[in-house]
Amino acid sequence: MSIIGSSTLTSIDSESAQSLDMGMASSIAPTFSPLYQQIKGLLTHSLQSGEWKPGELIPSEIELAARFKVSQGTVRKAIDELSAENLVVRRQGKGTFVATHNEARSQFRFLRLQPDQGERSYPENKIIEVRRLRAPADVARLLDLKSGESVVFLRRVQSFSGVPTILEELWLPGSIFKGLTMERLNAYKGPMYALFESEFGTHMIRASEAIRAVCADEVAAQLLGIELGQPLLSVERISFTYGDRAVELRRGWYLTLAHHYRNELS
Amino acid sequence: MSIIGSSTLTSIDSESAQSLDMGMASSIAPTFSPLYQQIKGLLTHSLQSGEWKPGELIPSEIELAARFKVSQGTVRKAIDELSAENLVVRRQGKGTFVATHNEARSQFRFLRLQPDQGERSYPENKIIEVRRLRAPADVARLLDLKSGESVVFLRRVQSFSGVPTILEELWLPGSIFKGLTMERLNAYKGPMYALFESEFGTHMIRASEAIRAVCADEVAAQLLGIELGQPLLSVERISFTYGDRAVELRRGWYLTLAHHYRNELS
DNA sequence: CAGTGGTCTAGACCACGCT
DNA sequence: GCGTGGTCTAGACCACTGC
Repeated sequence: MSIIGSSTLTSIDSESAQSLDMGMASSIAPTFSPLYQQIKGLLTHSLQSGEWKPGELIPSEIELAARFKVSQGTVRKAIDELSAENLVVRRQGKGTFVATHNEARSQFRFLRLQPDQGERSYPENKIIEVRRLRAPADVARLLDLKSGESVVFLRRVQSFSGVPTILEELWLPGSIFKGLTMERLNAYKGPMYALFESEFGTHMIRASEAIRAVCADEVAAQLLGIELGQPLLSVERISFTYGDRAVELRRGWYLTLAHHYRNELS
Repeated sequence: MSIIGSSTLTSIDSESAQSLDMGMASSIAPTFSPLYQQIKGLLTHSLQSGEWKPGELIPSEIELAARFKVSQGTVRKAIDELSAENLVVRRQGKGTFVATHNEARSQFRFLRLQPDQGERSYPENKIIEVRRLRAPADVARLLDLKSGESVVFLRRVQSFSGVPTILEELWLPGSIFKGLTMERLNAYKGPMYALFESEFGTHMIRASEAIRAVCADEVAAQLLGIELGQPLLSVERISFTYGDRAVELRRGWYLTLAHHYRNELS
């Protein structure tokens, strides 16, 4: 059964359309999907469209249940999944909020490098370079752009306790990140994703990384203050916003003499 | 309400040592925990004790509900969490099974290295060395052993399409891995964790890795067929079985010329 | 106090896998 | 056909938050 335009819950109807996943009436496969998945899709759509912004309170389970004409339990299951995917945050007694990077809780979600000894801390941030370029072929492909489209290129160095440790190059779609200047970036403390979210309305929800060991080239050696050829952790990341849309390509080189990349396998 | 002492319930497992978790009648700090969490604890205990072994079918939700005198929904929520933690696998129409490493599904759960291009495949495995030693201090500390206790030391090389790519050294508690010989290891195809589970009754449920970039030392260079000083991905892993007991220390050196370590951040 | 999410129940029906 | 897990409902009460 579909929640779209249907009030009665028929049972024989296994041929129901779910018209939200791809947006319009793509139709081809009936592809039955449970009610709570359809609800989840509607909620995701509201997040994606900006109807509810990061940090905001979304309607209560009871209200959503009334709005969609389903039971509270069904809405609950939909929200449970969104919560498991870090799209929303539940707070007992208060409500359910749209996830945001402007929180202590998520400070380290996308920063996996940590000191071998001692407490985790957030590194100082120094922007080296900001430029607008035409997307090289490889960047365009990874960001789903046409080759030659406008992109923002950004280079920065991050330091722990004054020791340069991370060199990063970022490529961002120019159409989204208009007016990104070195001043705005250097003025910002904390995760860059928080800035992207606040200033450019782009909330990152997940990322995929490819990690390798490489030798420091001249640029890296100079900026990190090490010798040419020293081993560095190469981390290539593609980040996605709502709807699995790639909106950032990031290439990092991590100095792992006193730090390591921590990964929990489960 | 607590399921402990609520009634006679069940029979054999009244020994279920979980009673330390809460004290109903005991005044000050009851430390209330939800029913489904208590159920989850009991189920985990059955897994840990070996009452249900990897690959086996556990009792149905209805039977467990009757046994614990709770509703099916409560058992369901407990099992949902175990399923999310990969301790059990649900199969509609068949039942719920104890998770096992002897499955195609979990082949790559603990093998994050994959080719830059082409399909993932499982590497060939060559055991170089197996020895029984007394645990060095650092190993003992990480495995929660006393310094000098018996450990099994193991060195192997894994190759993709004939190209040596992974060098690994493993440290295992001698008390658990008795009779681990090079023959048994070389005879085994597939993940080592499947062998550990089948032959030694030790099922790994999670692991924690620290990743760095290092230079190849003489041993690594020789075994991987590369030059001294070439960059390698250093991966130090501690693996845990039920009850968060550390039972493996693994140090790996990965050649990342045609492969990369893949990590999904979410 | 009212409103929120969190837990628990009982019962119904569905989709699936097997026999 | 039967038993399994999967979905959905309606209603109850609890725990937490803030007014």
